[in-house]
Amino acid sequence: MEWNKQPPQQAAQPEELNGVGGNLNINSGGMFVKVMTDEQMEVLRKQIAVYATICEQLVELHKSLTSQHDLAGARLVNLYCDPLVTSGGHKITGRQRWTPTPVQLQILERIFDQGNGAPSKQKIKEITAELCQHGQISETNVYNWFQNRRARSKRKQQATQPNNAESEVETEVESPNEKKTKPEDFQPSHIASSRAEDLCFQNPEASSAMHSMD
Amino acid sequence: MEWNKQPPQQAAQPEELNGVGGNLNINSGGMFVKVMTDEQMEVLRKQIAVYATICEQLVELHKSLTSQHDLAGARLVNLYCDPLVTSGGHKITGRQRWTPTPVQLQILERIFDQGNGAPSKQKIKEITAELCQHGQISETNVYNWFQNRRARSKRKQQATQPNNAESEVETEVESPNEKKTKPEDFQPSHIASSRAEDLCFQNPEASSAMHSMD
DNA sequence: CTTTTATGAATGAAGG
DNA sequence: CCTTCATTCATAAAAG
Repeated sequence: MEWNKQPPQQAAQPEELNGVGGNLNINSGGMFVKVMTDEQMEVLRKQIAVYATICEQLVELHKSLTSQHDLAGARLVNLYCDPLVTSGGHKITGRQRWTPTPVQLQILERIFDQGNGAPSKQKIKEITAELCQHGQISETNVYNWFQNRRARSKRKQQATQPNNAESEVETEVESPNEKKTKPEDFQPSHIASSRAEDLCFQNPEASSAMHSMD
Repeated sequence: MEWNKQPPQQAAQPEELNGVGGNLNINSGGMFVKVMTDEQMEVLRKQIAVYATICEQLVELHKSLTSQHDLAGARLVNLYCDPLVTSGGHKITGRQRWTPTPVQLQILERIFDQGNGAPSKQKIKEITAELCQHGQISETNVYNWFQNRRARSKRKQQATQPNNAESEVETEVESPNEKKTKPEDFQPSHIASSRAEDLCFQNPEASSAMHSMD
């Protein structure tokens, strides 16, 4: 997950930076590097996910239409396991997530237990400011933490008292929620069907494409 | 809604930065951002290109195999959207809320980016109609999606803009605020068709994918 | 190292 | 529109 260890001596050449859309940035060492925001990263991931899905479905389609063993299908599907892996085995999108330090956690728990169940934005700012002294943290982290904490707490409570009061439907995990949108059964996925027809490319050499990936 | 004025994404804890931390940089606003070198960018581009190629070729393969028949019996399994494969629990109930398929998402994103920020009722109907060819969907879904998308976008903007460029960074090239550089630049179309041939993937991590095959 | 669990984050939908 | 909630997804941490 450290695809980006950055050797100080191999600074990228400025003129090469104009190719793909990354933001140009200068770090403390004065080197030029590309910067990708999380939003961009996210869109990129989705983009790739689209490809991955199309590949998967095409493979499935292919499988369903031919009895003979699939050539590169399995590989294609598995490839998505980590499409953003570089040659060094480093993930480009190592989505790192905040992990509260014990101290931060303690403080958060304390605040949560204080009964102030409604963390206003102002409150969150204060909390963040305090926690920031004990490690990297953002307001979003705090917000999410309380959000999750509350939900989890609620859930536990429900799990503890399932048979207590009401006498209503406890067989399932709440399924007859028709108030959503439309009677929605299962996800039909003939996704690649019509789109696939629009595409027009050349020879089926998927396997070669795969092999070139070594 | 000021709670979301935060770094683009949560940065790793200081102690984590040494071990597995990504290549984090601090820009003028004190935000943590991911940094990409040219080499990494190149690898990424190649990977996407390979994906594009694979898709193309699979489509072609599919076409050549189904030129006689129609798409009858093309009941694909949408792996990506299958929520029943989560590690934690095992729900037998169908999904309760709509989840856009990658293809749907792509279309939605495109429409969103086209600037038509105001999805009229009529427009929504059209969009719904189109997306319906790619999976279950309702107008409410589309409406909600745009609603959420807009809000989310706005929040991110606010979270990004507030970075004040005061200290350091004396060069002109810097424009962290203008993060509108869209990964759409990675858009498959041309990349794949022209360069895909000479792409050579040095991805040893394929081994991890192979494991699941053997 | 592989599998499981705990939990931070993303997101569709509802409410105001 | 903005905020909140519920559910799901992904991954760091723990267990085996």
